[in-house]
Amino acid sequence: MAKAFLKPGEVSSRKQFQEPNSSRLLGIGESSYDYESIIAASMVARNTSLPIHNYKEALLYAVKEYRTVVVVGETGSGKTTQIPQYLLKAGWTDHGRAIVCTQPRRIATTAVAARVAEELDESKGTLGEVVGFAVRFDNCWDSERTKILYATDGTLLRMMLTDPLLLKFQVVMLDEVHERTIATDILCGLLKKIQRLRSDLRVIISSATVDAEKFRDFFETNVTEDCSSNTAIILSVEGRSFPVDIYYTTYPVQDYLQAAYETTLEIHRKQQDGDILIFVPSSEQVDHLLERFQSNEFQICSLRKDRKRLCCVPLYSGLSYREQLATFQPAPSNERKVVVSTNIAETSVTIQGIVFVIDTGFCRMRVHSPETGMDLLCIQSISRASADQRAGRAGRSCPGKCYRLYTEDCYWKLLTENSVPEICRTNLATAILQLKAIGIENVMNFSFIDPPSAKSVATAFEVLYAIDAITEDGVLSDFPGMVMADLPMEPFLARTLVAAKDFECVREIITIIAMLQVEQVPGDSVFKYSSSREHKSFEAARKPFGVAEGDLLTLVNIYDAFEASGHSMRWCSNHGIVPRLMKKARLLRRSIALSLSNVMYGLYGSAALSKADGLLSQKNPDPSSVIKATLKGFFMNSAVVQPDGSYLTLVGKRSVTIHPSSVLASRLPKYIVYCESIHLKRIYIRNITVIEPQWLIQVAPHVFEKRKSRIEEKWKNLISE
DNA sequence: TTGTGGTGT
Repeated sequence: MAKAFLKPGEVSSRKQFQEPNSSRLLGIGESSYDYESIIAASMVARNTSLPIHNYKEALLYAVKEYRTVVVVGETGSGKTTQIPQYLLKAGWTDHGRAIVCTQPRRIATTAVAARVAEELDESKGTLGEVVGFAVRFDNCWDSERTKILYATDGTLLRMMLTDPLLLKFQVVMLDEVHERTIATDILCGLLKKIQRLRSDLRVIISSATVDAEKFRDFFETNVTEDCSSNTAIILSVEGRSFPVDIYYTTYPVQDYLQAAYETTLEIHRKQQDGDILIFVPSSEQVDHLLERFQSNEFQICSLRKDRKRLCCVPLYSGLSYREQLATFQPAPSNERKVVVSTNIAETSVTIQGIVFVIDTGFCRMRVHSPETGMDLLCIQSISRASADQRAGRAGRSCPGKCYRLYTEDCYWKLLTENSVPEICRTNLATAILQLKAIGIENVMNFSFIDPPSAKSVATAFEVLYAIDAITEDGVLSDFPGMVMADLPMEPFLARTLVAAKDFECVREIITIIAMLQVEQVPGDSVFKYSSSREHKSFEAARKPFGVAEGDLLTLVNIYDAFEASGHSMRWCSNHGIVPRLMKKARLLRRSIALSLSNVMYGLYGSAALSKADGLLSQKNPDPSSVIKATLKGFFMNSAVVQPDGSYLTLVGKRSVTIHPSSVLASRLPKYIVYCESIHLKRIYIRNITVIEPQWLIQVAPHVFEKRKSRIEEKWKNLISE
């Protein structure tokens, strides 16, 4: 152990942390965005002397002379807000093409757009005119008038389905590229390809320091020794963050939660004022640590002469918006705020006033295993880049301190330099379907910054073939493949929706998809409950809606009852249902219906709207047709019950267990199909429906009639070519 | 018989 537990007033006999070798200037990626209220406050106190201003001329020169500019910028340099404005004023949009700047998250996209619209010109400051944004469900731009468009990376990728050369744009700026989201990675590869066809296009990559050379080399097309022909260049912009002293433990820590607890107490006892941010891997551990602080409240405040208390708040995505807001409110003057957070505080939100960071060195990560086709959620070591990002959270408003609950040796020898990019650890079916729809036939030859493994590409091919998206030759099918690529959902759900038309249950399937997407968010269930302790009330609330067919039709029942109540708030509260999520489901239903009218019926404008309304009103009372449509997408997830109450999947022969939250958990029907699996202590399956085994052959003869091995052989050859 | 790092179309 690094050190013994400190009793109140006791002086530690052993120094827990090594003094830092040197102060390091650490930046926080500009990814740091705030919740809207915080942004509003920061806009009032806006500092006009942003570091980027000193680089304006250099930047404009670089963009003129080089086709790709990699801008390395520390926190608060202002690159996200200023660079598009410089380009606008320098005339880069004068020939009718706009500037687009991507962000990995919706909230940052809209907030930055609002800010730039205001900064640009007060008279023209209306959002949606010169400056606009494009995120799912919220388009606020005008193709004629908008010159600066902020968009999520996923949205720009979608735009490429209709505009593969991005002819609407003169300059494409990818921001926060170091986060390596799957959409940003694919955009990099596509932009490199477009640059070969469009010499006028300019690409700006905004990245953290560590990756700059990698991105420059990726985009550089000059193969000669003559540097004057280079096409890519790095521009470094200083940051505006404060130095953060890093402390490491002297010995490896065995129990990082215990160590985090003790370190907090030590900071509270010895250090000056300033809030503390603690990074732990899971929401469960956030709650665990909070309980610890709360149960020792009295002991903690007696650590200090002024009896200052700790004000401990949790932060993770499963909390409601209201609960999250508490994190951003300043603590009373007689309290020190301690935020116990998951990874969400690393990039997604910024909390003002943090002076101390405690980093356990771990995070929870979703990893897709191509061997089993399962997702694993496992706790693993963070990367050095991640550790630096966490430390940077302490230097936002004044010099700070970061306590790493691992040794310096561990930091350098055990942590990897960068985290594994999303594209190398997730299910690739969606990404490959999109690439093919954009016109990238040979995915193995696609220029990835970090290519995914051949095995995971092969798995994605198998999956896409099984659901008819691609042919035996690996070519995207016009129908249903192209239609599925156009639908904004996972391929299995898209296949189900396409099938729903044949089974005449479009309305029910749209409802199921909307409800599944709403429930997918961790912590979001349409039934009010926040912990396992409240599970009984959850069960009781759901009981009136449950049906023997399973969870999917139960979801339809809940939604239909909500509709029948006239979307009544009172109805929701009477049934223990969260109105916010039902509203979200309602919005999603309309959006899905509209996509379907566009994609399947080729309708736009008011014709699409009335078609969508029609799709949402045609009821089909036959449950089996709904289940057959679902099976068309999810037949790979069919399973048969075992004597011990577990299930064996028919494809792949894996052992899975019905998650206790399913309405079928105690019924154990013989044959089932599930929509979701998650590998926790066991492999749990959720959103389950009872099936008749003969439906499988009816729905997927190509898989259940043993033709599969020949196809697999063919792909092996395709991929090894 | 129990629970989820964070995103996105």
